[in-house]
Amino acid sequence: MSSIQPDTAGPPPGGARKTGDLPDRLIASGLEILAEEGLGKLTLRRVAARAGVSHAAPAHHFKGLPQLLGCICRVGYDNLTEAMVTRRDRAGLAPRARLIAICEGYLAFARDNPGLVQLMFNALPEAVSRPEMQEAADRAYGVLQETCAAFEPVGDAADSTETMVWSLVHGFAFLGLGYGFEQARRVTRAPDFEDILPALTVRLA
Amino acid sequence: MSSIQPDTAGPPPGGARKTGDLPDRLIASGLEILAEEGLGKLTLRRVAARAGVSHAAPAHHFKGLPQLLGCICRVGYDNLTEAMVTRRDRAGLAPRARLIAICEGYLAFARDNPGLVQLMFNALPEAVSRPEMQEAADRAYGVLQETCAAFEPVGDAADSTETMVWSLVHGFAFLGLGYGFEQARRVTRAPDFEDILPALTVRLA
DNA sequence: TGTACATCAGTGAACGCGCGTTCACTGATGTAC
DNA sequence: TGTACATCAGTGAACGCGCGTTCACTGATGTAC
Repeated sequence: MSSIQPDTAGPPPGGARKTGDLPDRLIASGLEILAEEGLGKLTLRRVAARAGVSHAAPAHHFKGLPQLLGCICRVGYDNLTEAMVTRRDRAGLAPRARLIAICEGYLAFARDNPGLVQLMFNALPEAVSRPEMQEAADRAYGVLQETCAAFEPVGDAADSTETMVWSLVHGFAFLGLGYGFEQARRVTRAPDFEDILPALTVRLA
Repeated sequence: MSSIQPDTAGPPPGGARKTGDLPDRLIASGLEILAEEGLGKLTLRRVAARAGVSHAAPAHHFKGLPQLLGCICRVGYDNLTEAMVTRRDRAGLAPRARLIAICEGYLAFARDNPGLVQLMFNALPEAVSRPEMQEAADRAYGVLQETCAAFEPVGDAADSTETMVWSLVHGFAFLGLGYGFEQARRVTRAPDFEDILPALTVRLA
């Protein structure tokens, strides 16, 4: 949260920050809006206002709203990758422990960033500029692929393990975020991933 | 599609249709917009225009946009229930065959109604009037619960089978709808549910 | 060291858009007598 | 059978809202000479 170097110190004394940091501040403002107000409030004008600039200022840095959203998603995918990799690297060498670790990383990320996940996964494709986020999304999916590579396919398709794991984990996260049949579920406690872990019947290749 | 009684014949000759059918026509128009143009184009004004009335007319039948959306969702849940029940009843008596049948029903419904599913499951809760759809959602989830009741829990929680099945199927449908890591997946063919079926390792109770 | 100029990230006003909602109205339908 | 009235589902105009975008501008910064 806090460091010895305060974040609010302004530009570094000696360093002439040529380009300014408004793009980063706009992205940070967008992430804050997603966290505090939700996807429905994520507009160019509100992002600019939260960053403390006029609503015309972002046009000097982003081609339009879709490109800004794309950059926000890029940060989201990078954070998702980090959440998975951090846990995986702590999990030791056993393939199954590593697989469960990235699942938990994804679930933690979804739990902690519901608005951002909604933008990344549910927003209309035309509303988000895809090129900005593609590499970051590749890296995140790459973590899943690598971790699943130690297992043999559960079906005919080469990517069936990934598909199964991703389906299970995303669907579970989706339940945890309160979508779907929320009203109809008579849950006495939050669903627990341990309860559906037996579904991960993947075998080592 | 067509029947001997044409749909366009207007009110039945002898029957004084007291209440009129505009509410139903508005709901039908909303479903058409979802199917043809997507969730982003589902507005009160467009629904009214497609139904052939002024945009002030719906106010005589719906409290506001959220209530209309709630009624559209109710129809969606009813259709989802029908898709699952039809296949389940054709599947015979074996519990596992019945379970797979409702999964296939859900997947077919999601594939055929992507815009509607997005409204039902992904739209912001405050944008949809929940009371209108709750009973229909209860019925749909009830089908899942009944069908899972033949199996023993896969984890500690009593609802763990439902949670596992629903997570897997919804996550898989989500992939099929082209969300998530679509750009990063190097799929040579559409994902096939058969490939992840081995994950359904539920045992009879 | 000083001057003229170019660059560029901001401002603030204005634009048009589609949105949900409101409101006085109208004309058809049903009903009481 | 005829008349007066109430009901109600529509119309069309108007409202205010927030949105993304555009545009002339300004003031600071960097650079060439």
